[in-house]
Amino acid sequence: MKRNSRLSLALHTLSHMAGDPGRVRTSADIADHAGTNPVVVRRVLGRLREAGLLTSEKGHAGGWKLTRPAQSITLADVYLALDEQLVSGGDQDTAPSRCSVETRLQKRVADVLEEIEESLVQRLRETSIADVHPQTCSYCDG
Amino acid sequence: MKRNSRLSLALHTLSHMAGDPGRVRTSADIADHAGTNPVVVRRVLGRLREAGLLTSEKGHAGGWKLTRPAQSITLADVYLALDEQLVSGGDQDTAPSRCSVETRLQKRVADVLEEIEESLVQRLRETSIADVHPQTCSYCDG
DNA sequence: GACGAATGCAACTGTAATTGTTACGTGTGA
DNA sequence: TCACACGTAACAATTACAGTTGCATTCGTC
Repeated sequence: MKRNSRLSLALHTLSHMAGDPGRVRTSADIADHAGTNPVVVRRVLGRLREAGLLTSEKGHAGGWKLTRPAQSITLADVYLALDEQLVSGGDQDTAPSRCSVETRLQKRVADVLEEIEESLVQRLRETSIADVHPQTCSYCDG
Repeated sequence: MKRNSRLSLALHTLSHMAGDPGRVRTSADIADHAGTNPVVVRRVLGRLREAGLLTSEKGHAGGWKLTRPAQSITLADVYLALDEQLVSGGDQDTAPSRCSVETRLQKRVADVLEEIEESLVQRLRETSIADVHPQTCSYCDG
């Protein structure tokens, strides 16, 4: 997989779940479909579980499924659950500079980015994971 | 320096230049003030030169200076010159997936990100590097 | 013309973040 | 009791980037 693939993996998986909410999927199944590793799947979906979007069951017939209707889960929910930063915070955690120009710049840029991040979340909120699922889907129907 | 520091370094340097446009600065001076390395400075400023924002002169009394009034150089100019991606393109260069859900998702997310990137550039265009420079500046005045 | 100062550029190292992988513990249902 | 699936820790592999060194080139001055 490529960089910053957590969000992709999460959205991909949840969208499939939206297509057949009753079905319980194992991390091995999901990993196989997504072309990655079961442990990676558990890592990513684990964060979504912490956010209350999924449940996982151990043991026989265990696996993952949605906790609530797919229509109520937006791309923003997933994005926020993963703590992703598609709007990169540029230089964060830099020690406060003694250079006034640097300080002013950082503040100005940070303000803009915060605004933009807000806009992004707003836009992501407009789409649910169910909206992305097509009428027929070989993975969900098969 | 920290991650994604090219933009910081570029903006920082140009803003100082805005405070004293006539002064020619060497990469060693700039690196010293920014707490980095002359070669790194040349790498970053080189891209700004390609974009026509700066000129560099070799040899004795050589160095870097602005090519046009600081008021006409916006944060967006610098951002675009560096090809930075503060709005990260998430998973790019992924082979076209055979999974229709994946394809639809990628498109939807890419559309949103493109829109957000556009907004970001618009906002950056509202501030020039001269706007960030304070009345007095120890680095420029000294 | 020789020398010093500055950029231009290529190659390498160091480091941090992320993904992939292996291994093992834990809980669950047949 | 046993197979199955998650939970988690530890480690390897990969990638991206800043930092560093070295050398060629160019320009002004002596």
